[in-house]
Amino acid sequence: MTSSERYNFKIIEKKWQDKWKETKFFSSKVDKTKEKFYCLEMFPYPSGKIHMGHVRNYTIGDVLSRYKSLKGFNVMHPMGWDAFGMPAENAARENNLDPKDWTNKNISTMKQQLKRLGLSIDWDREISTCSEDYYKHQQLFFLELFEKGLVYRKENYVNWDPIDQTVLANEQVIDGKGWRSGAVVERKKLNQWFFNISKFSQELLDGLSKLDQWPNKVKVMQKNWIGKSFGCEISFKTEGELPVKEIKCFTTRPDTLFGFSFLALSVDHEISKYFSEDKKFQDFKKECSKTGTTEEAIAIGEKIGFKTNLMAINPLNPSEKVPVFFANFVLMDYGFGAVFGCPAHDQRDFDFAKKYNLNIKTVVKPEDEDDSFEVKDEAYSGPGVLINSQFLNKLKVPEESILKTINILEDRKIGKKQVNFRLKDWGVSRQRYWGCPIPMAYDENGNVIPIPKKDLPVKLPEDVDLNSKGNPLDAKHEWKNIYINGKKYIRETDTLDTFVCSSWYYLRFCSPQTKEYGFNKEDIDYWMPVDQYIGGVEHAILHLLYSRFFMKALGYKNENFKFSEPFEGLFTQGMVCHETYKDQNNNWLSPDEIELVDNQYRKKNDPNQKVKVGPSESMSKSKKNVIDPENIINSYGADSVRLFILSDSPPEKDVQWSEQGIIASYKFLQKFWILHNKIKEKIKSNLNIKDNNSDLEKFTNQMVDKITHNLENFNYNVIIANIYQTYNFMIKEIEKNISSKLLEENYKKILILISPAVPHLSSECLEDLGSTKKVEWPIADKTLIKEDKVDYIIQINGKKRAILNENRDIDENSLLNKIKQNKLSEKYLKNKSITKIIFVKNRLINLLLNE
RNA sequence: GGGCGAAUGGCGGAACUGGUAGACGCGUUGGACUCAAAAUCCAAUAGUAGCAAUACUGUGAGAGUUCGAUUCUCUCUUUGCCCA
Repeated sequence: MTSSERYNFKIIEKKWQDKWKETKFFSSKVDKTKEKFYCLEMFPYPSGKIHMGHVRNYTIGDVLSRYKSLKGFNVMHPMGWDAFGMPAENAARENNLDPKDWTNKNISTMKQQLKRLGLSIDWDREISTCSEDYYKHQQLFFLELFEKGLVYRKENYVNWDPIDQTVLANEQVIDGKGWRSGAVVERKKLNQWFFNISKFSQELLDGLSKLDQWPNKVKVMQKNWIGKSFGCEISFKTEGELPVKEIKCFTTRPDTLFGFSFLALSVDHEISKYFSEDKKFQDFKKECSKTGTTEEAIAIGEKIGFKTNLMAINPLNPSEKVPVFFANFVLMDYGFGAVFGCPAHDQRDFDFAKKYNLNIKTVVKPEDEDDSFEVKDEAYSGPGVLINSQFLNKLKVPEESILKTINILEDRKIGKKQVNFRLKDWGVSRQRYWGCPIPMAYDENGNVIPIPKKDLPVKLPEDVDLNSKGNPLDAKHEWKNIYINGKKYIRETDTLDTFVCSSWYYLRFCSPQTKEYGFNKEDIDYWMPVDQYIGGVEHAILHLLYSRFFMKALGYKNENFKFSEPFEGLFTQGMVCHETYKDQNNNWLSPDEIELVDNQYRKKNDPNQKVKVGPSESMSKSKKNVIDPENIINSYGADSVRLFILSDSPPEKDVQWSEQGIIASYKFLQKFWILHNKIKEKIKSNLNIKDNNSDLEKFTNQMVDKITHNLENFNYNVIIANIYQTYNFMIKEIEKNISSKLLEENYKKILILISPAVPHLSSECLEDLGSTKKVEWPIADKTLIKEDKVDYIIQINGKKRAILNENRDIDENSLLNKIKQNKLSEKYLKNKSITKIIFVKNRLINLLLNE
């Protein structure tokens, strides 16, 4: 390309992408002589095309990978596909396709799109979770965990969609209805496979404190999710016609025991067996199943109860007897499926007591109230002091009250201190086709056996009828019915939650081709843990917690596995947003359906139709505020997109997509190319002058220092500002006489500095200068960074009055003399005496005057 | 309701461990080039007063610590996210 031509990104970007591919520029190998850096971004679901969120995520990771690699690290930067999941099954059903074909077509489209972004990905390590090569190892892990007792089967309540005949995850239940069918979701009992994640509750909690390169926000979310609470197990004696003498409850608020006014049981509590013949109870139970299982559904939903004729005795006050209810807000998997109700200090209990006319006794008062304080319209759950509680009175809530009460209950052998975790075991069964088959089978009596390891993988059958009700695998009889050792069995037809696939994929990247096992010990010992993981904060809990669990599960009873945390560093990037538009009838409009006429957005082809501009929101198809990266890359090129997506906001915050912004980035690259050609000409001119105190050298070193610092701290938006500053400096600097050698040396450093952000342009410019040797990240010469002159801030009585440019390292008295010689003194110091001087070396002097 | 953040020009944002607030970009305004427009280039751009030098005000509001606070402490307001 000659200098007169415009920068043609179409040719140049293709040229470099081809070159990187041919030379396997980004392929990574174990090399124990070099320090490794494993950079990983959350792998995408192959939904069809990449979106701006991907562009941002992968650009951030790419900048980091390229930088680390220039710094001399042995970088692994792989990419793969989270390829199992519902959308494929739905799309396949709607279009009469095979989910596999649909998925693989999307993968190849998206792979091409990612390549066009110029990402430094080692494509030799590509994996796809829906391929047998991947999921066969997952099935083996499943069997290993089963052998170690970390996998079990139990009956559990699930959100059941009665129309789609399938289980829904909590997030698929919207306003109590199935997200796809719109049917009212029911609670249904189903036999499900579980991973015993709660076994590691304490470890998962403790591990958080060591993750010092994780955002605090995510750690707090995980901590709350694990939800460790101290409480007390209390046995209540009961009286009544049933053969029940005692009911165990778990509570975190034993201190409110004197406010006890009812005892509530889950409908699945063992006592319910005495009501199996009771028609009214069965009706009640059915009614309860209409409430979902999420904590929120229970909190919002109406509280209903079924009164038994049992009475429970308050262990601290045996003369007090209260009724026992079954209630819909008590779940069997919390505590013992039984809670004691203290209406005055728990809103849920309060609502229930109001409805059934139960006693509401106040036992906690806020600090500033007197003992006659009474709870009236709502429960009081804040801090305060215990009242109406006999020997517990005056204890401070909660600091003293809870532990003291537990001690008393333990002394009297009524209760026992207990730790409870909110984290529940992970249900991994899904009644769907497009997932990893669970390698288990049942004999005719329903006894479980694992599929023999030699028979793995259990392959997903092809040509299934996706339109059958429920799980298509259930209807696939020739697949389902099998013989093991001559005996007849039926396969498990549930498949694994796709979160299982993403819980160990980072290990697979270390040994993507290893046949015999999911990974190779030598490989993971070198590459793991992931040094930097980058993705959206929406995975703060589930995916990141499951992955942490998986590491602990693999290491459990296994001395060969030494890792306990998968991701050393975590970075969560913000979303890409865009303004939203609506026409006069409140229909969403996409950005290319509108145009700007006289400062007013109007609908295209309908100039009378004014467009209402809404707030900027994260891009979503439903709001039509989506910008397709492919179109943008076609019009402006990958480097422009990268430059813009990095420039406008700090990476951890949301960024607003803007048409003007991307155009500005594009223009900048054009300008830079012109600058490059000017510099090249100047270098060629072979000007040989003595130039030993050059501004250029100083500036370059300052920039090396700044950009390195900003890269290390994820201040990627500031790096772009630094690049602009560099341009602004260079375009003026080259008007001066500079020795060609000095210019070449420094300009090459600058090109390396900008390369993580705009790799194609930078590579082209370097090559254009005839640079052939391997480039390395420059190191700032600290002695050159320092300016000889420093701007000193002159403050009088704390107010800035002037700036003096004087020699570096000047002492207090010399600076004071300079001030006295300056006209400043005439104005501010005349007839006044200095009472105090504050002098900060190389920064400022503050003179306090006697007024 | 609880937890964790955030608040800086017209807009997105910068400011190292308390030390020049507004880097850099967008937008806007003026100018150059052009028959004209686009593109490009140059200049200005926190507010108020002033021809100007300059002065005063200014980082959500109010207090505090300090010679000095966008930065630290407390109270409040608004807002975002997560949990309920």
